[in-house]
Amino acid sequence: MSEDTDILKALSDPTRLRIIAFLSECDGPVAVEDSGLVRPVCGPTVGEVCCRITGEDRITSTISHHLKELRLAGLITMEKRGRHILCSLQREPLLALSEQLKALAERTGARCT
Amino acid sequence: MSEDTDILKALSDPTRLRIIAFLSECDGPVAVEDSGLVRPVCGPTVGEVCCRITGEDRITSTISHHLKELRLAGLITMEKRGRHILCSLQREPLLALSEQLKALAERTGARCT
DNA sequence: TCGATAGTTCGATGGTCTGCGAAATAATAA
DNA sequence: TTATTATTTCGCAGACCATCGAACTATCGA
Repeated sequence: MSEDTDILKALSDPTRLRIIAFLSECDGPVAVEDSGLVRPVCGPTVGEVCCRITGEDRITSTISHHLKELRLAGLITMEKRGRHILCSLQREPLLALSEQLKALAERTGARCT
Repeated sequence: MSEDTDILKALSDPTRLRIIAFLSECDGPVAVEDSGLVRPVCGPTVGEVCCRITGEDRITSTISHHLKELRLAGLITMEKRGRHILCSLQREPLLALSEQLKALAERTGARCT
């Protein structure tokens, strides 16, 4: 545990956290590949995410940028479907992070030196 | 879940994460107050944290700054003991965050709209 | 082919963050 | 009181980041 800061950094922005929360409640059917990666068969498009997060403003460039960061951190996947791009939450890395934090919290203090 | 970004932000810096990891393995006896806050009876001093994290450099000002951020995020407490200041990890907020992330990861997708 | 729609990339801007040294504060020892 | 040790605060430089508009790319329908 020391270079998991990528995922933590990706989650530590309010906009990105809202995107993750939205995807977690909105995910539709997915296909799970051999690698374990989840591909959306049906899920919100970039535009729908944008609509939900920014409301009427619809500033797509900012959302696109955040989605890219989330993708680079491995927290979401995106798949082209015609003119649209579907987004899907990758639940594994979230679970793994949760476990690591729990382990950190529960490690009993050895002693002060 | 939407303004927990404070804790996430506090954890998303490599130096601060190392401090937390160090405290989690180094914590000595503590006193638990009615409020639930943990006060270190014995634990690493600021100088010891500094020594462990920065090695020979001993740049205390940077560590002091990070400790302040961790304290403001509620992740650690500090208590003056003579000329020293003892540091102690607060395990509760870490556990709570772990639970929230787990809930996020396990929430089943309702459907795409 | 042309126009419209969906997203991404680019560049600029303003804000925030980290790391550092120097100065300031606090507590003890001499 | 004076010197010393422990830590914080201040101010600065450089890096990084979020946001936005504009330009670009790709896909589809007419």
